[in-house]
Amino acid sequence: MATTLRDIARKAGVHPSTVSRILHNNQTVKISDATRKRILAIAKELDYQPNELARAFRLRKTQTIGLIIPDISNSFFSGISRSIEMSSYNAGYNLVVCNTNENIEKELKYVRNLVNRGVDGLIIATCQNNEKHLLDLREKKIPFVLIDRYFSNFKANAVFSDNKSSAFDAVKTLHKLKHERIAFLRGRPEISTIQLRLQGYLEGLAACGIAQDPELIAGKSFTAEDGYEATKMLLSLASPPTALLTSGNRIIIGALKAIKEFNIKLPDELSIIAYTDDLFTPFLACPLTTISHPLSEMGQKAVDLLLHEINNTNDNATTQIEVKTIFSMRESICELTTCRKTENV
Amino acid sequence: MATTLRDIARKAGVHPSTVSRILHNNQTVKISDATRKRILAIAKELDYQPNELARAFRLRKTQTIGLIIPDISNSFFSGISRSIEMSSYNAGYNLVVCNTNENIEKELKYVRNLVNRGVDGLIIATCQNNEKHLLDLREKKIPFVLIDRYFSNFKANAVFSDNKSSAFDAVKTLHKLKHERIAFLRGRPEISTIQLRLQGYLEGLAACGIAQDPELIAGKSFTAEDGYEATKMLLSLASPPTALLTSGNRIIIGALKAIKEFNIKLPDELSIIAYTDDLFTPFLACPLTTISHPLSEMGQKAVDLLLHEINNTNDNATTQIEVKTIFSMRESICELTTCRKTENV
DNA sequence: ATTCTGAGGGCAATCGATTGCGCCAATCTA
DNA sequence: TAGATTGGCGCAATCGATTGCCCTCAGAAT
Repeated sequence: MATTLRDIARKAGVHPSTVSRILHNNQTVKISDATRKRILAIAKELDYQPNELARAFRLRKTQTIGLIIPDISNSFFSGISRSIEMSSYNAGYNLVVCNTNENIEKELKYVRNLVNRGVDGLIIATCQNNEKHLLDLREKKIPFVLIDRYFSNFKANAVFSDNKSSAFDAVKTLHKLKHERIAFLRGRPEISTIQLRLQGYLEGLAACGIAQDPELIAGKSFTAEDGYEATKMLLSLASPPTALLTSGNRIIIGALKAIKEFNIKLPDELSIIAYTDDLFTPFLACPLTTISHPLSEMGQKAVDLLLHEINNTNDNATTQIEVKTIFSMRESICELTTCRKTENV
Repeated sequence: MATTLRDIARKAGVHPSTVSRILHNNQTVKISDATRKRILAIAKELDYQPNELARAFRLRKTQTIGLIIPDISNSFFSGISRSIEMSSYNAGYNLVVCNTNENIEKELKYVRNLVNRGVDGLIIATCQNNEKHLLDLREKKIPFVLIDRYFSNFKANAVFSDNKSSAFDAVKTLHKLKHERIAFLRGRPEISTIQLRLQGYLEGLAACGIAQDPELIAGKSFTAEDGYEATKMLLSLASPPTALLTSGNRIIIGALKAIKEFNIKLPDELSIIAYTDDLFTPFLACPLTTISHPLSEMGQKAVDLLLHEINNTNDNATTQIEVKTIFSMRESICELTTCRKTENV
């Protein structure tokens, strides 16, 4: 059995409360220096390790943060998680990681589970559809921060990126290169991130005087398979797109597979701007022009926000932080006329 | 405040113990069906959620697994973590994820921390150097499973891959293509995984009648930077390697950067076999011939082992599971003579 | 009529740490 | 010198759930 406060107290001939006060440097009650030193010595001798479970139970504070994300194996989330874990660790918190696989039922279960386990706060990349659980958290006064995705009809602490303007800029960039048939491979339409990118995309088209074409908006999930299927569909259109904006680390992988199968040359026959955070992009057959995220900044800011709320429970203000995506120009986009020429060679 | 057993008991006019027995279907004491139904109804009405913290404290069982890995943002570990989390969830366990950044001090701290928090078991990708903490775990009878890395002088539950034979085979494959100057970009030498791969590499050379050249064994950490520096060094040798075996998802990224800078053509001027689990490898400028891991299988088996030990605390046997890596032939290796010819064009 | 049995459920200790309150003795103040 | 203060520490309740043991009462057995 591990040493407890009682063991130390017994050995020292004092009361456990005294030991507790000494070990946690509680100043509300005075303890003589002699006793203090004696207790500390005994604690060290017995290699006392506080039972954090008992503490947590008593104090109603677990020093634990719950992280709910769709998929830790997606480099966007694993990058953010890494940063969140580091920041949490530095602040003395542990991190419980939960994958929802974009399944709202699982998300709800996880939230309840984590609440029952008494996490001090939650960071959530919600799969949307439903914000009841968040209202519930608020009612229970359990701090939480949304990351990447949020609800427009529901103000909460949140960290996300400049989805709309980055998509808008991407379209403009492509239009400057003379592209007009620009497809958007979006991912899950329910996600706020995606809706904003779609908005940026549409407004971009409008700003460039390009008519919308619903056929060019494709995809319904974030999987590589969906990216693959959607790209095949796009490339099979009577009038296929000359440029592609893809949204999601896995989607572009599926898209590349389809492009390879169709034997389409990048960027000559198709320009691509991809939202992705994978590190391999510079070394691809056609190095991708990408929009990536400041993952470590996002994670850190999320933890900062959460800790602030944990430590200032009375402060009901919410903060929304928008971080800037990083546009990396590489070789996967080129001017349309050039492309056509190449095509004719 | 959340509803407690007491609340239900009070409302039903019974003792909390009765409620507890009903809710957890404890059969050691008989409860009338009428009471049972009444209590269940009240529990539902009050939306009773057990305080898992209190349960954990009382039962000395947290339904939590600790996962200690070097870096969740490395796709090898994020893939395994994903699988571990899913298996844990299915078994009713939560997962606390900890990144050590290959720092043994941090690993020690984390182990102690998780033990103090009462995790039911641990899965550890140790950064090696030291196994004292594992002996300590064993003494405290806390179940744990090593993953990817283990200690040869210390039998424990472990899941790892066929490092030695895969490296051996890689060398043979390269030798069949007439390569004799085969470099090994290893990563952290302390890691058992690396030592085994090195052994396989050396035995492969021996089997092929190739003399060892210490110059061709490079690298000292798993970072992209180290991969970059080590590759530059290799490429600057008086007699540079004609083939490269890289070990680690990040290392190959650095290597590719160096190769690009040196303007070396793959595979003509350099053949590469890379240990990597990244999904982009098929789409690279030169699609990489890779050795990858069955991540999901590894995670699942680790959890299975751990749960077995958790549920059979008296069973002191340990199990070592070796999984097979996946060799994917792509375009980054070619016959040396061909290469030389290409070089002369 | 008395004893026995088992169904049904209450009692209270326990897990380990924390903390408001109270107590005693020594020292200080007036 | 009596009263006040304070340093130093103990007491016991508490957090919520669990569980071994005990109690009661009705019906069965003798």
